[in-house]
Amino acid sequence: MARPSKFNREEAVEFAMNEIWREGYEANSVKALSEKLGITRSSFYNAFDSRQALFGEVLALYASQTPDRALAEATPDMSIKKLLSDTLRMVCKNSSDDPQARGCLAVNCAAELCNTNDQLGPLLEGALLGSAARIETLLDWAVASGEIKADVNTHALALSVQNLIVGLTVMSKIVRKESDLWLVARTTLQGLDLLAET
Amino acid sequence: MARPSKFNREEAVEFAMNEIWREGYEANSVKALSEKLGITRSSFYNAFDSRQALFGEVLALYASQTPDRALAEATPDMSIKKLLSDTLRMVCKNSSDDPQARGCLAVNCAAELCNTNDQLGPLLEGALLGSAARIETLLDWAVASGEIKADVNTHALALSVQNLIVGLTVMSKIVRKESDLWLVARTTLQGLDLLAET
DNA sequence: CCCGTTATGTTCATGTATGTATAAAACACA
DNA sequence: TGTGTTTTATACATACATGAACATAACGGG
Repeated sequence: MARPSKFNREEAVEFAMNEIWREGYEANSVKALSEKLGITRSSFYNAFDSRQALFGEVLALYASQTPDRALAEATPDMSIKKLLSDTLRMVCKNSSDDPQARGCLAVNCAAELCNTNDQLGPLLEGALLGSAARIETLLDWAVASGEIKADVNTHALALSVQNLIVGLTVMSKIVRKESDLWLVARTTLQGLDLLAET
Repeated sequence: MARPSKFNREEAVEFAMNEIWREGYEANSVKALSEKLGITRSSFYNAFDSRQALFGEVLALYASQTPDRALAEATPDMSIKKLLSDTLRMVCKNSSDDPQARGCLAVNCAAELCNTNDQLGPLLEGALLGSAARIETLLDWAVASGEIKADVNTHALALSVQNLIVGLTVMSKIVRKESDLWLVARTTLQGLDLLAET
């Protein structure tokens, strides 16, 4: 019963994700998004309570398909070096494969919103800090399994890897060759003694 | 002759720099900037031909006082490792000293504008690529002087250092402790064999 | 002391942005 | 075929944003 929606909500979230990914959060007003989606603002507000609420869904969708999702799904028995190397290689590949050179949605929006948006700033902050914490856990597993020497500072290493990823996603906007991006990742990982030869 | 300006142009550029640094480019409309400066839009347009033109001045001012200005002023006889280490330490210190956690104006705006602004995107792109090229020159000097082994790939190393800097400026928005930032810089530099003990 | 010059103030036109309020439309079921 | 429910459409109010046009104000030299 009731009138059917003329647009697909899931597709709309995905579309919004891509637009926000490319142009940022503030550039995508409700009016702009609605027009791009071919719906009225009425329908927008009806489907999503607010622009911030939509962003929450966008971020969740993005997180579910980003290359470092693999880090969240890892288990203690895996080779952590290989996992990190493979993930970084994928980050390089995905970034350079994007003809729009959008970098990472989360990093973009963190840079944009951390200082200005009281709601979304902390949300993005938490996402990036959570990623670093996750990497530290992985490295601790690697120490426990003997893959990494016991005397390394996994906190320092984890932050360095997170920094490498964040840097790469920004650099990918101006360094367009996958080989150059991978050169950065490979060189830095090797320096951190985290590179696994394939 | 002629009516004197009621505001100081230089101070206005510096003020605009700080506002753009904090909130980004698009968030600072001509109206917003004019009101913050206490002048009318008339005066704004009179003093600065356009918002983009003002941004050009802002970027130049920023570049003149950013810590990696030291890299641009270096000479071939200096210790490059020490120069890089000191510069990175300064990046960490400055970033964590900023109570507003604004990161780097150029990186912020590159992330914001590279994909959307046909004028300023390339400008910022050039600034970051120029920095990487500059670092490569420094590393080539270091190879020539024997400070760095001749078999290293200075291109890979330069991009990695640039990536480290870019990453740090973004990470500094969410990692607020100078010790953690320096841990990242120190760990990564050491891995690249570019750390100079002080 | 008038006048050219430049800064500033004011107004106009046009478009964007947000949120709400109210009306109309489209469906399913009784 | 109503009738309730939900989506969609229209309209309204308020504020922001840009850029140009025109008028006014303040200065110093002739």
